[in-house]
Amino acid sequence: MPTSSIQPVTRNGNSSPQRALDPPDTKSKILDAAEELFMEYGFEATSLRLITTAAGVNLAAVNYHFGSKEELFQAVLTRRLDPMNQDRMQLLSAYESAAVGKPLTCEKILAAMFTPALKLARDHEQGGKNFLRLLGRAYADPAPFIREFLSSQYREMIARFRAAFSRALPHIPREELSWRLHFVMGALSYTLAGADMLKIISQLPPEEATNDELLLKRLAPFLAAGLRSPSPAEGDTHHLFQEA
Amino acid sequence: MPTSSIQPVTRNGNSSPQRALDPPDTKSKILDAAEELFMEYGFEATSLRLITTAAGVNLAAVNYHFGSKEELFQAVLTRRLDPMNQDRMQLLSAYESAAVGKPLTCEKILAAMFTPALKLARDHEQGGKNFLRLLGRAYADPAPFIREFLSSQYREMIARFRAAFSRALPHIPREELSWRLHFVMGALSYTLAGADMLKIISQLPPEEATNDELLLKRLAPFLAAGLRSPSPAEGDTHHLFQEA
DNA sequence: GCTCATTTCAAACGAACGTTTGAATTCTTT
DNA sequence: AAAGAATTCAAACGTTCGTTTGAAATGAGC
Repeated sequence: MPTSSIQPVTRNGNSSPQRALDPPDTKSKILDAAEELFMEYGFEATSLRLITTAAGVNLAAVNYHFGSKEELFQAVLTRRLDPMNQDRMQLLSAYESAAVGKPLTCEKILAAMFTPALKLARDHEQGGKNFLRLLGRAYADPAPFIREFLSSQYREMIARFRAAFSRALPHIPREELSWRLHFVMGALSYTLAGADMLKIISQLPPEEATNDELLLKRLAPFLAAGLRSPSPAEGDTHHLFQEA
Repeated sequence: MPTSSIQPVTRNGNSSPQRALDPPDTKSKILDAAEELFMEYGFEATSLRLITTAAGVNLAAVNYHFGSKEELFQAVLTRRLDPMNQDRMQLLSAYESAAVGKPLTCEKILAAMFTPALKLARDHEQGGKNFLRLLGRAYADPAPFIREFLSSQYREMIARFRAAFSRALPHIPREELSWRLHFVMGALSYTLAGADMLKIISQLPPEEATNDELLLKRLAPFLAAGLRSPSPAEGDTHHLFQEA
């Protein structure tokens, strides 16, 4: 029995793409089932017994392969989030190289943020969409270990994109840009997370409401317009809230 | 002992404003403690023992006064959400009356949405802010009973505001407007919920990051610009996502 | 085929959960 | 002061939770 600090090594490095006809190993079966169930019910409401039963593995396998429920959750997030954020930064770098020193447009920067998410939604037919919804919900989860994990996973990517937006929008003060970047992340995560709430609010036909690609194509122009809007420091908006 | 369907009646109607020096009754003490703890840890991770200990009441008091943990959570939300949405709709009606048939500006409509939330954040010094954060997190909670409750609470208000935006933005197709309204709700709820995530992303000084009022004053112009932006049906944006 | 590490398994652990109970206490009404 | 309803209380209910255990099964290396 391994100690909690020593992770057992599987025979095939299962963080790399799955080999041709290899039957999925226990670790992958757990990750797949956990991804779907965490997405469906949230972290606290999803029991290890539910996960292991769905995965067709023994209950003790989670603690053996991942150490604890929290570490399993982090493994579920890392598996797809880390490559996606790497893709985002590489895509941003490619756009910046192609622009040869000229600042990028907001749409281009947003495309660098959204395209890897869309690729994820397309590539893994079912798992990808599940993961995006899980990710969106994790943003709003109050559990400290989730928030700390996400902030560490996102810190580098956020810094890169903040710098890009800063060059694209030189007239926006640094502080105002931080707010707007936060709004962008909020609208994106909420949009990815809230497929069912979306149906309620927008009352759209379901086949439209579940189309993530179409959704993000509508979100990007919306956010770009907000990012480009004149800084409220110039145009005073106090009258909006002090009259009523 | 009352059955679960019969709610006991307190001696003072505690849904109305508290009388002068009345000591807070058990029901209110539970609601206050639950509001803060649900906000801090979420619904699943907050135990009734934690709530009743913080409130200084007996464990069984929750089931006696509210019936169950779920009904307590709904009571926490209803206590402030229902009046807030009523305020929103009344404010929108007042603006529409003052405009004598002319469509309102987006800023005006957004002011009708945000002002009652700001009033809530100011009035009840501590409880108001806690509630707004709790509300923002409830939007993203996967629990079915929470989502159904929120959608029923919001349906009427959303319909009223959709109609107002539709008059303000006649050139935006009905379906596109539904998306944008969803983005507005997403950015708003995420903004209200994510005070701590905000500090991480924006790296602002804490005394700024926790100022809800300043936050919403920056959010409204951002969203108004997005709402007013030309419909993507007119300007094709396919090139943004098909090249990479 | 033997050895030893790795993985799987059924079973149990102690703790914490939401809820219920029935007696004690408090409040209201007469 | 008596009576009855409303509320509070300590204690326990049965269930489920994440985790641990130690033996059984499976794998690889010699």
